[in-house]
Amino acid sequence: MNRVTAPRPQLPDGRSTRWNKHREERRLELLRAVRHVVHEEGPEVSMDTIAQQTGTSKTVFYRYFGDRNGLQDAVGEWAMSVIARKLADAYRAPGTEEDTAESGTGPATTAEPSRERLRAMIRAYAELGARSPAVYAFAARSDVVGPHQLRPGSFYEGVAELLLGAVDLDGLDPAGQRQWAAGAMGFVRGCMDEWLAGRDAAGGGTRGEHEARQLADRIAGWLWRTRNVTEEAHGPEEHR
Amino acid sequence: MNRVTAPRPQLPDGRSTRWNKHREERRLELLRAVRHVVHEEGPEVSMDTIAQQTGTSKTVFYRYFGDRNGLQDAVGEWAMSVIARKLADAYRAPGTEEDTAESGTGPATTAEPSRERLRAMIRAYAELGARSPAVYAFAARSDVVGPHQLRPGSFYEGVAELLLGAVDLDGLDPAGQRQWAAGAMGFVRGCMDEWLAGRDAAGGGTRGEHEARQLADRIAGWLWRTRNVTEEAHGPEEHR
DNA sequence: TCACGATACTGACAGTATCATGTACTGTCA
DNA sequence: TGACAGTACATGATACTGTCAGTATCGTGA
Repeated sequence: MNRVTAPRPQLPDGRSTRWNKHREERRLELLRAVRHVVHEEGPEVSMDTIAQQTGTSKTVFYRYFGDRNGLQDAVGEWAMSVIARKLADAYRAPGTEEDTAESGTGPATTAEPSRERLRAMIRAYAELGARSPAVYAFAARSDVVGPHQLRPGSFYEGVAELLLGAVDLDGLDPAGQRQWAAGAMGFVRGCMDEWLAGRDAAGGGTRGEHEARQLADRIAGWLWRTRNVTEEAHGPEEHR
Repeated sequence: MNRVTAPRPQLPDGRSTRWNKHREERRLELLRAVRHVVHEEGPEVSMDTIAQQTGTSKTVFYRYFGDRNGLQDAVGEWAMSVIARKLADAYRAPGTEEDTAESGTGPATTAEPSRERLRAMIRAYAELGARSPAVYAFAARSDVVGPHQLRPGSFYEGVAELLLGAVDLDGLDPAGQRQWAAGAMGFVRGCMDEWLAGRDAAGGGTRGEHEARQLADRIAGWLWRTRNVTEEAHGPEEHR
């Protein structure tokens, strides 16, 4: 309908607008560079070091990201986009993952797309962490504390939201759904951190990625069991 | 015969040892004061403010705790001790919790002490967070990052270890047990953070504690389901 | 008119060094 | 036995260093 630009009183100055696409490109470029630097230097790099290693100056980063937290959040959004992409794949092809290897045994009902998506997400998450612990830590580490509480970093919140959308949690009130998502996110986080902390002696690289996958599947299995029963329905016949 | 004090080359100098008990008392006193200040000022108080509000000077804290992290860890250990105490109660009296209300009905085997302990721990944890989010955040927030990875703070590690001891996880390899504990800890953490972040409008205080209890029970229920099946044994009879 | 890059600055904060003070203990000498 | 000098340690205060996030300013260039 209204594709007119009329309601905008001052028409955009070409001297201003010409930067718009450039800005976007530049931003991505910076982000890429930051990821590289963080990967090399660890998640605690100072802004000065980032600027220096990038070959540019600190002001640029502050102009583009406002804040150190803004930068971390930006990297976090990138990470989320990676996860979201894999998730989208899982939406598209419910049981086509290459390595399931047990798909032949059970009945067709085992395919459970929701479960498949949960697993895909956690796999993506774990691969991310395995590939570059530093970048993962950098992105995840924007745990700004408010005046009194400790807010989860926006990365975690974002992933939790993805989770909320991906796994179907019918039979749970909305608050419960949010809690479950946050908890599941925390579970994954906890496992990842423990796993990352525990592999100093072990060689990283490809072998790490395989292990990450196993870890992810295990986590997904655990979390899946969590879900799918309504609430207090486990009843007395649980044992034998 | 030999009432000589000879065997001790240098007998402990009273001028040194006389401080030992004083130091301990003082440490506890400082810790108490810190908890109070943190409760008032939030988890991000500067060391200067802590010293000032405590009526003493910064150097004292550095002498006693070495580090800001040391201080946070100390508060964390205090918090852990609170949890551990409740856990010990649960060990002692398996089904004697005041509100279970179903203890009379079933056979003794329904009491599942492991599950009871899990619940007791999570309740203690949640109560802690509900009572003073700031102190909780302060204690939990000692997330030192190593050179590259992000280690979970020692508070979380400690609670995970408690969890590992409290819940029986037979049928899981040791690595898996550690992962599960870390994950469960993370689950609780995630839920707590979400819950704390989401109650700005809601009044705190006693009502908060009741809600905290409900939350804890819910979490315990979820986590319990996670456990107790060996690995891939969830099988077909899961439903009805 | 806007982005860019550089330099230099501010302010906050963790952590340290130093000093003067107080006090219970120890060994020695009267 | 008691007084006294000296010791070992905690205390609190002040002032310092170093690091780092964030800002202000300037000249350049399209």
